[in-house]
Amino acid sequence: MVDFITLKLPDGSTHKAKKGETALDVAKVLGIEKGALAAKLGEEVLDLSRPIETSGDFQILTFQDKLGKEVFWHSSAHVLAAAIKRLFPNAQPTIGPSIEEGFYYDFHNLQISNDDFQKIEIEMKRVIKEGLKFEREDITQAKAKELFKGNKFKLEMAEELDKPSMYKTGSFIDLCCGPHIPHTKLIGAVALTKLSGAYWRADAEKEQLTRVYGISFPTEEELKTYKTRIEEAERRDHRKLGQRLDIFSLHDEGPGFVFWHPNGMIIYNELMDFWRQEHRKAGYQQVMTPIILKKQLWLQSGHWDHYKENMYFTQIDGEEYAVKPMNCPGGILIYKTNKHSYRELPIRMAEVGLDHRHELGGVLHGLLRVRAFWQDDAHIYCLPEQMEDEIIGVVKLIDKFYKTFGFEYAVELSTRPDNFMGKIEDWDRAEATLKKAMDKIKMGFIIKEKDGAFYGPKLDFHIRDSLGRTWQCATCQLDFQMPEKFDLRYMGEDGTENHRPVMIHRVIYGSMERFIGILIEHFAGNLPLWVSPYQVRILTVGEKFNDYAFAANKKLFDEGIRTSVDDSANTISKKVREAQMDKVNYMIIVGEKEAESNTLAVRTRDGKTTYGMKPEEFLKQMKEEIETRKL
RNA sequence: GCCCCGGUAGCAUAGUGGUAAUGCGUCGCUCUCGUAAAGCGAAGAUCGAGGGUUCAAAUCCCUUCCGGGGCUCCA
Repeated sequence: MVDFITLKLPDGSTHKAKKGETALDVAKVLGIEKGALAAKLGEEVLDLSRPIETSGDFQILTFQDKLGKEVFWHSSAHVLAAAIKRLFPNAQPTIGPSIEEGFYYDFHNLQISNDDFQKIEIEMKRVIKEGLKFEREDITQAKAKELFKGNKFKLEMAEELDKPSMYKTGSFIDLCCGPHIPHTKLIGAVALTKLSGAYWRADAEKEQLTRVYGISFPTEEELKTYKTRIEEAERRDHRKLGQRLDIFSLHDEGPGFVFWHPNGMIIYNELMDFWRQEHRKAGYQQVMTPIILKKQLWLQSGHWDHYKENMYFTQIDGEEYAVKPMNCPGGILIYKTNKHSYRELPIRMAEVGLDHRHELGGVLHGLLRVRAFWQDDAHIYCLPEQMEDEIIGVVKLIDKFYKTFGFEYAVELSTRPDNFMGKIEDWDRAEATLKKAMDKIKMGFIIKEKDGAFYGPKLDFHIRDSLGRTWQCATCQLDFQMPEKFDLRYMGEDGTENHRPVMIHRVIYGSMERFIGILIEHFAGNLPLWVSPYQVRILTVGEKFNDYAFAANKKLFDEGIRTSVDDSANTISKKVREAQMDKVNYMIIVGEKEAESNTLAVRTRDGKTTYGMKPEEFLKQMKEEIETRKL
């Protein structure tokens, strides 16, 4: 007698299968075996060759599915390990997972450089061509230990497993729970991408491993598309554009410290003007505090104990001072200068402050990770019952800013970490308040358990850069510690000063450096008119039209437009090319036609030209585009 | 900090033991030109820094500084 099981398919229909049939059998019956990599039954992901024993939701996974990709890339990691073992028999494989885009494999005892990539890729292709099956075998722990003796990493893993399993790909055997694609030939294209150092179990105290990164696809075309995308992303790199557009530079004389050029200052100032306007409307006051403050303050704030590694120090008159890594302690001193009544709260005290943090040399990255940066900080001191409204106000402000730039962002709510300070009830209440605020304005978020700062839970806003990396920019953090440590109080309705304000730290841009870096990449240098350093450039067809060009230039300049004239001896084509590369928003070409009719030929960055435009009309259009901050 | 790669004129690169080359940019001259690179000429580099090997070092070795790609992803 044959048992049947019921499989519920993604389209809602059901399929009756014989118990013990493999996922591949089912796929064949359904006519969906093409591109099949693995199967999903309930929550479990299976090899296609594994028999199905229970009913449940059933899905055949292809490369189009996220899980399918994971299986595909993890299998590719095995191919990489197999190839490495053939070429470097002494290398010891450790782990090789799939990652967001591609896969890696960590080896001990492997010394290679990028020059070896080609050789390894060729060997991988050989493994692929052999069409080796991924064969699973459930084994005992004893057998696992026997198989992997000599590889302390695999042994350590085997030690932790009750029911080990292994996968065989030709002569390569890996301790692995799978699942895997049926055979190597499904991998149509593979490339190695990066080489890196890593530590066993991500622990710097443990063995140094060599991490080889790769990417793979079912077809060559997909690999080509991927490579094109990477190249496009590289063209957007803010470090290259920042140089070409003369926005900033970095120098050996100050690693991690940014030198802002005039064009960079234009962007910075435009962003700050917008920021000041919006903060005034949102009820903020602005303050400014010193960069260097005595050790005592940092002891009191807790930075001395918790943040010392990242701080810079100096001595003045034999006394120890620290350069501020954050603005809060300074701002708190201002709060404490006066007594406060509950009637005054909330106090929204903003400070655009220059913070220094000594980041490790290896993590510095253009404008995105620096050692000194301007933070558009603010600290809100409020009554506990005002917390929710204040959070909503902050989140709305952040949203307004990010929408202005067209950024997509993801919000993370980080909850109480293990090393938290304060009372659990306060934490629970604060976390609940954050959630409630987010729900109230119907904004989605991801919860990151135990990822909060030691002083309070927080909301982080992440923006994705052109290379797909995400960067935290805005943040909204609740803080119960600082008010305690600095004994902040306000006079309550009850006429006593036995009341602690709640403190909210928040930034919108995050850091001006990082935000401008992301802005450049996001727009590939084609900045919206209102922040653009080169708004207009007037290109002359010939020397004869210089007077007309300079007159038009003056008119625009007097109206506050950032404009210049290219009256060089170059051809018009060359001038257009230069202006395009400088990402000038509007090129105005002036020649005989324009000079005679008192009009302008206006060319946009995407190559469209409008002839015969009246100067007043152009100016009006410009002003409107600037005022509305058009994207 | 750790692993791999790199540092040559303002910028981008070539040069792997015999004292530096090319393009862009800059400056000068010619051309006055209609929408992504006109022509000719000139100036500009002790090859990141320090030390060593050698008759001879941009090139080989050591140290150091700076830059790039990574270092969260757990069979």
